[in-house]
Amino acid sequence: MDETADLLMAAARTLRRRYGDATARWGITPSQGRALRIVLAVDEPIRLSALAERLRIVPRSATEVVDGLEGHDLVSRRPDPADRRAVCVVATEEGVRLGRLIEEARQQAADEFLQPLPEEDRAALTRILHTLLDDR
Amino acid sequence: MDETADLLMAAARTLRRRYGDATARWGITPSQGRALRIVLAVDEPIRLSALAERLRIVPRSATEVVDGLEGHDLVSRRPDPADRRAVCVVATEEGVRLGRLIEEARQQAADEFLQPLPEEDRAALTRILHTLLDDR
DNA sequence: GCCTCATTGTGAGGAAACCTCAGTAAATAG
DNA sequence: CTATTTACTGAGGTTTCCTCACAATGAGGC
Repeated sequence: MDETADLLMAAARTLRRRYGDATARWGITPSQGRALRIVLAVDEPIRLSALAERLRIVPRSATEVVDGLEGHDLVSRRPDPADRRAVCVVATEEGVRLGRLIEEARQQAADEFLQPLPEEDRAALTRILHTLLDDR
Repeated sequence: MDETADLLMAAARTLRRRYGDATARWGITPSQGRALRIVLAVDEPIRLSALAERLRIVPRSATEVVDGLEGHDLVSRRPDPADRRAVCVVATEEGVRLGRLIEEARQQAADEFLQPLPEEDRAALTRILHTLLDDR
C-alpha cells in the first residue's frame, strides 16, 4: 500500500501553514515570500515568465503573486528593454530590506519543521525531491 | 540555502495534479479519493472525527469531503450507536466498487510520479516523511 | 438529579494558491 | 507583409483547507 503520496501532501500542507504563520506578520503570503526570495536571489531584473518557471507555476499565476508583492511595494514591474512584450520584476529597497527578514523567518520555519531529521536524511530528502521534480 | 521546503511543496502540487487527472474521470476530487480510500481501508464504520484525523485535517474540512462523497453515493452517514453526537461514515456498494478502480488509478499515478526513484530512495522518502509528520 | 464543561458535527464565511480560456500587443518567420 | 508564436493579463473557476459560532449530546462532580 503506497502512502508516500499522501505523506508528501500532508507534509507540504504543514510546511505551508508554518511558513505562513511566520510570514503573515508582514502581511505577505507564503507564495509571495517564495517569489520575493527568488527575485532577490537572482539579483537582477527577472522576467515574469522566468519567475513562473522558477516557482513551477504557470505564468498567469505568477502575475498574481507579483501583483501581491507590488501591492506591498516590495517589487516593481518594469518593461524589458530587449522585448517590449515582456515584464521584468525587480525588488524595491523595501523589498530588499523586508526580504532579509522574511528569509530569516522562512529559514527558521523550515529548520523547525525539518529539525527532527538527522542531517543525512535531510540531504537525502532534498536529493530525492530533486530527482522527482527535475525530470518532470 | 535551504530549498527543501520549496521542493516539497512543488512535489505535492505535481502529485495532486496528476492524481487529480486520474480521478477526475469518475467525477471525484483527489481529496475525496483519499478519504474514500481510508474509509475502505478501515473497513468498518469510521467516525467523522477519526477520518479527519487520518486525513490530517480539521473535522470541519472532513465534513465537506464526506458531503462530496455522499453526493456521489459512495459513502453514507449513519448515527453512531454509542454516541448520539457522532456520525459514522460507511462506504456504499457503489463506493466499494468505485473505490477499487480509483485505488488502481491512484496507485498508477503515484507509481508514475515516483518511478524515477530507485526502490531504496522511495522507502527512504516514506520513512523520512513519517519522521516529519508523526511527531507533529 | 442537576449543573457545568467538554466534545461532535456542521452552517457561515473566507482565504490561499493554483488553473484554463480568451484577448492584446509585440516579436519573429516565411 | 502576412502568419504564427510568444509574453503577459482579465475574467472566472476549482480545490482544499481554515476559523468562529452554535446546537445537541455526553460526562464528571456534588
